[in-house]
Amino acid sequence: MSMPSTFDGDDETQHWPAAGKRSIREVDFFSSERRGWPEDSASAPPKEIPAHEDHKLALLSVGPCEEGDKTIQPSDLHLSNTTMMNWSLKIKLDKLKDENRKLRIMLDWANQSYGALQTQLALLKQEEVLKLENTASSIDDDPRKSLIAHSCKNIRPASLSDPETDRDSIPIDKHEVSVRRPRVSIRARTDAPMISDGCQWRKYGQKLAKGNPCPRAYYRCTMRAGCSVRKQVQRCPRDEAVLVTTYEGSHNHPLPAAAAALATTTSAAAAMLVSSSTTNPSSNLPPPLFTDHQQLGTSILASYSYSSACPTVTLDLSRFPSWNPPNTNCYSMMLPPPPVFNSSSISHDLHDGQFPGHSPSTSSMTEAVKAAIDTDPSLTSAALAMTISSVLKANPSA
DNA sequence: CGCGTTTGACCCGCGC
DNA sequence: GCGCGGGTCAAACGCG
Repeated sequence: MSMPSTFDGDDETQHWPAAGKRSIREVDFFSSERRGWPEDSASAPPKEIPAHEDHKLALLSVGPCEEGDKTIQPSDLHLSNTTMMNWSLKIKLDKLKDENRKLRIMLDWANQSYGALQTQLALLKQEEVLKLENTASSIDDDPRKSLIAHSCKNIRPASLSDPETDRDSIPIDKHEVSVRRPRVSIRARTDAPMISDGCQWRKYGQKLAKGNPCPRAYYRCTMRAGCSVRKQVQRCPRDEAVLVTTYEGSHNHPLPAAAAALATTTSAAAAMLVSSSTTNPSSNLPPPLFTDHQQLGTSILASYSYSSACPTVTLDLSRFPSWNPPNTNCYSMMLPPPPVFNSSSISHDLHDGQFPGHSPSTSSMTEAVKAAIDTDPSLTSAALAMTISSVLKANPSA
């Protein structure tokens, strides 16, 4: 990708402030900082216009106007002078319009470049995910390699240790046991007891969680023995029409064809969330609450939350109207979109920067979101692909 | 009879 | 140390 020659070399750093300030530069069109135009720049302000004057386009003003150091009174003006002045002002206005147009072009170019970079980032993420999936599937047959891969790729919670493998496992760094594995949570409006995600699940427990009259069901993936993926299904206590499905763990088997085919869509959605959270690195604020995934032809409320030492990426699909997926489930939506950062944990934990293994910094949240996606590509692919795809199919214009 | 679900007991981490 | 609550286990049960 090449830059316009105007921005090459030092000029670029001089006239393009840090990424976080570009919008300010754009808005502050008449700022006095604009003194730094390059001499050879085609978009530089005309030299005959005093630098302080080009802001004062009070063209409709009938009061005294200044030109240089001389104040011209209305009584001094003859018709010819008025004509000359109008003509001069018109030239100035035209030049400013031209300048404005060039700046718009520059801005458009910057926006396009930014969009292209975002797309590239999403694609790179996608490739990375597929690589990790291939690596994981190639070492599944060797428990020891699998264990090593797990220790490198995932951080396993002690509570989710697989007794089948852990019995023979080599002791791993204790730090890993204390940190919880990232989760992916999906909110969907449905009457069905469970969303169809293309995988086979076996229920192994049910429990009444405190503060929620609806029981929480625990499922384990049964597509392959030893698969560590589990999911929790629970109705939202504030709106029982909303089904909250939380996935945790990574599959040790190839995904169902349908889910695998749609994995890229999911990955892209996840990558978009990551990229959206990285666009403002200097901010202390959480990433945007609302991520408009126009490239996917839809709007997905993607968010990140962090509670009980467990980072969670949430995709809120309950905003879609009339979702009727192709399978057995019947989804009927709509309600006011629920708060994304719905728990106090997001404001408390994130602002406190309490992320294990990370120093309290603004990047910890971004890193956590990345970790949630990077460490569990199969999770995001398998668990979300079917769901998101169903939405996209049912709502092509959503 | 095999498989999946139910459900009470148990384990474990965390906060006080 | 204790209590609470989330998560898991496993025996009992139901269904095809």
